[in-house]
Amino acid sequence: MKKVNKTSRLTIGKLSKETGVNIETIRYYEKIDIMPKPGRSAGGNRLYEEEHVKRLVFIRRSRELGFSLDEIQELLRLVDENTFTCAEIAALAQKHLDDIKAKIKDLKKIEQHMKDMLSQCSKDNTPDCAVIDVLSSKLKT
Amino acid sequence: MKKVNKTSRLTIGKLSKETGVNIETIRYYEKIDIMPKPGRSAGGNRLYEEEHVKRLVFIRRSRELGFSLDEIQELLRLVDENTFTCAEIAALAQKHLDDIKAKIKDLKKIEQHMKDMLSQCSKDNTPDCAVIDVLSSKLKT
DNA sequence: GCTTGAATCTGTAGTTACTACAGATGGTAG
DNA sequence: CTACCATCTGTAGTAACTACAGATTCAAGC
Repeated sequence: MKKVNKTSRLTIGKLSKETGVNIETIRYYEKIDIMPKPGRSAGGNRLYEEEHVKRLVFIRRSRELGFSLDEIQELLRLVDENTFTCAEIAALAQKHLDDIKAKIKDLKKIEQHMKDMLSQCSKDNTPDCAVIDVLSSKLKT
Repeated sequence: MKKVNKTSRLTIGKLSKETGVNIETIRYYEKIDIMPKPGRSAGGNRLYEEEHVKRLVFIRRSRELGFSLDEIQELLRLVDENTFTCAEIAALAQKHLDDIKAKIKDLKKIEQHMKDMLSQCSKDNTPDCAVIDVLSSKLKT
């Protein structure tokens, strides 16, 4: 009779492969208490359960959406306590969206600025460059 | 006869006010060798010349355009050696512009994702939220 | 000349989210 | 039992600053 692993415990390497989160990062998340401490083997190696996989995927997805670890901690706290409302979560998400919009706006301004400067460049081999002139305030920006 | 300050030497506080760069940041730039070491008063306080003002403004403007300090160091090196060509500078600027465009693209993808999630939220007081569902992979993203 | 308070000095540590080791064990296939 | 890979802990590095603490220096007023 084969022994069945009902709760399928994973080593950190397996968890890493399963979630796409690198090993050092997983240990880092444990250290900053965003991932719960897993059980250990007799020799001291970490052994993860299905709940760890779920949580790590949640974190990875949140990171992909640009949430900071602090924001993720807050989201997880609300979920863990099971006391969240959609209004509450949506407010956090909306704030994050506003931040992203602001960043895009900033970058677009810079983009336009860079384009303007570059359009004034001859791009030839002369030691005379509109970009340098702007940065040196020889021209108004 | 009044003694005229031909070279108008500034304390770090004055330089800071003139350029809008904070005092600690000026000292930091000196430490990482992006700003040249200024002269000192008898007692040891930094005294800056007009050239320092120009260079610090150059750095500030470059930073405002999102150039990294490494990139700025490279720009300054070319300018200092006075061996740059417009083609060379324009290439650096173009690369930076490409980076910015890529960042904008990433952020727009995230923005859309966030908007999609939020549009599915009821935003009411129920403990049921589309944002959490997506992050928990209860729904496909 | 002396005092006082603001400015400046140096040096170190903290921030964010990881990554990259070094040197020591653990686990496992043959 | 022996390789050899995986994992362990702990520390340091990354980027670009910011924030102190504790000691000096400077400038103005008397």
